[in-house]
Amino acid sequence: MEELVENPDVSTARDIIEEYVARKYTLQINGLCSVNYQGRAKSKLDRGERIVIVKQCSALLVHGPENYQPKNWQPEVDSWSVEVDDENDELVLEARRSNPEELVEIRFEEIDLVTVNKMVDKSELKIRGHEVDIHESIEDDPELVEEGLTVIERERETPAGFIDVFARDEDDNYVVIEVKRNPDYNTVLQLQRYVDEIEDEFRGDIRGILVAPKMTEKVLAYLEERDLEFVEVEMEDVIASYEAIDRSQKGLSDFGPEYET
Amino acid sequence: MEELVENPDVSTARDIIEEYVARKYTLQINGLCSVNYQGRAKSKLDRGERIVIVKQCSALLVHGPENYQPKNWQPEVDSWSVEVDDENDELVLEARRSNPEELVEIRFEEIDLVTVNKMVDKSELKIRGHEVDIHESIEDDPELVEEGLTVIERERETPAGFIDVFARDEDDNYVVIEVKRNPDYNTVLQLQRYVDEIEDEFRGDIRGILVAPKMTEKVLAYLEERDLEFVEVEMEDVIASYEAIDRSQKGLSDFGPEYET
DNA sequence: TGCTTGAGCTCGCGA
DNA sequence: TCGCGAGGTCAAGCA
Repeated sequence: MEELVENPDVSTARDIIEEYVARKYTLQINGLCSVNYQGRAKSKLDRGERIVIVKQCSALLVHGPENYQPKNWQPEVDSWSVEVDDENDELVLEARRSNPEELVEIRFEEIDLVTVNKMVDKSELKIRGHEVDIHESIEDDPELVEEGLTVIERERETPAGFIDVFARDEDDNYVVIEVKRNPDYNTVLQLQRYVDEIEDEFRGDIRGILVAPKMTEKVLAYLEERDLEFVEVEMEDVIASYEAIDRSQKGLSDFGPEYET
Repeated sequence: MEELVENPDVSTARDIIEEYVARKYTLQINGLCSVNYQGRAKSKLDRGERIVIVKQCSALLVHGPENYQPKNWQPEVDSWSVEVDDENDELVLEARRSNPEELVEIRFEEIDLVTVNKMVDKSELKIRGHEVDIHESIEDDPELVEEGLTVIERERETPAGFIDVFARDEDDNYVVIEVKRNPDYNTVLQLQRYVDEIEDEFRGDIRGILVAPKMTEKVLAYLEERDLEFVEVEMEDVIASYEAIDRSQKGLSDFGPEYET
């Protein structure tokens, strides 16, 4: 840890922050501050105790004691300004960016703690359960959707867009499959458009199946009104299928059994 | 600040975290850790230096040195577990929640800093520039959209949903106004449905206007294909209008001139 | 509690 | 650089 200073006065804090901000260090500043933001919108946050974090990629976070999300932030800061407002004995930290043109101004009245840290984290987050993982699981194991299903093509292009999975069922009917983690009315309309396109192309009735890990009553009704079908996939099955692929491909999964709970 | 301990051993850290977690304190833990998540999806994050924050509402954040967003998180934690894994000399922090059923497990190999803090922040974020602010600005000053416009009704109910603003233009034509901060194709279809409804109701041609602070070429073309119109509003005008309302209502705006930059 | 919708959405991918 | 879609979206409002 490069620096750890408790209760610095504003000019000491200024020197530390000035030295390390915009230089690939992680700063944490605990203190009493107010925050103004102007850009795509405009916000004002009166004084309160907050945790301010400046990350090594120049992301800025202002967290209050409550809530998951920060009170104010700046995902990418282009230019910093660290000044002491002598009149009010305040430390003023400004984070600007262009595109969009935005400014976050933080005024510290008191600072409890400043830490500066060169953090090393080379690990990448490995995550499974995205929509594309469902696609691949279906391609690898079509019975996740239905017995006797054969995948013809993935990402098949039509004038209405790309069909997630194009398949045939055991009676040789064409099947259009749309995969969504969070299906809504729009998903239904999208699937409808794909089915219409394929019916035009093949001149016959085509089945349309929405595959998702969850579904609401209303969207289901909307779907069935259009003679489209719903198949629920368990996310666990998708992940299990995916891990099987991983193991067969690499010999060892990133999500091996040691991770089971 | 209740506690500030540098480089504690795992059992010291365990005692501190155990004492304050789930008790409306804000904890910050800097250290070398790995994180597993399982729930709606499944993720694995190998060892790296991270900042872990537990907020007073029991939100959990795991931040790496890069990126605006946390590597792992839990917006609301129902139950905590703080254990020492003697075999590996690791501190294991588990955060569970139900609905959805999810678990974040953090394993600390080294801990650089633990702070515990009872943070006080009674200030609410005052923010302007939401979609509803655009509605209200138009109601207060219809000329933001068009000269001679008169607002008839806000949030007018139709079978297709609520119309943001229903108005008449200077030639006494009815005008349906749909407001969106980030308009897309869907917005156009929505506006189309409203216009269709109103045309049924009033048996005549009705103008439909999409009001937004920005627009893309494709959505604009899609809009004009349907004989619908687009009016760009400057977010600054909306905010200025809103501040005028504030001042007239309260005598003093939360976003007064002292905040202008 | 579930459902719907907006967000200073953010982020990544592709053109 | 812009546009488009997904997100462990989150969070607020309403039924």
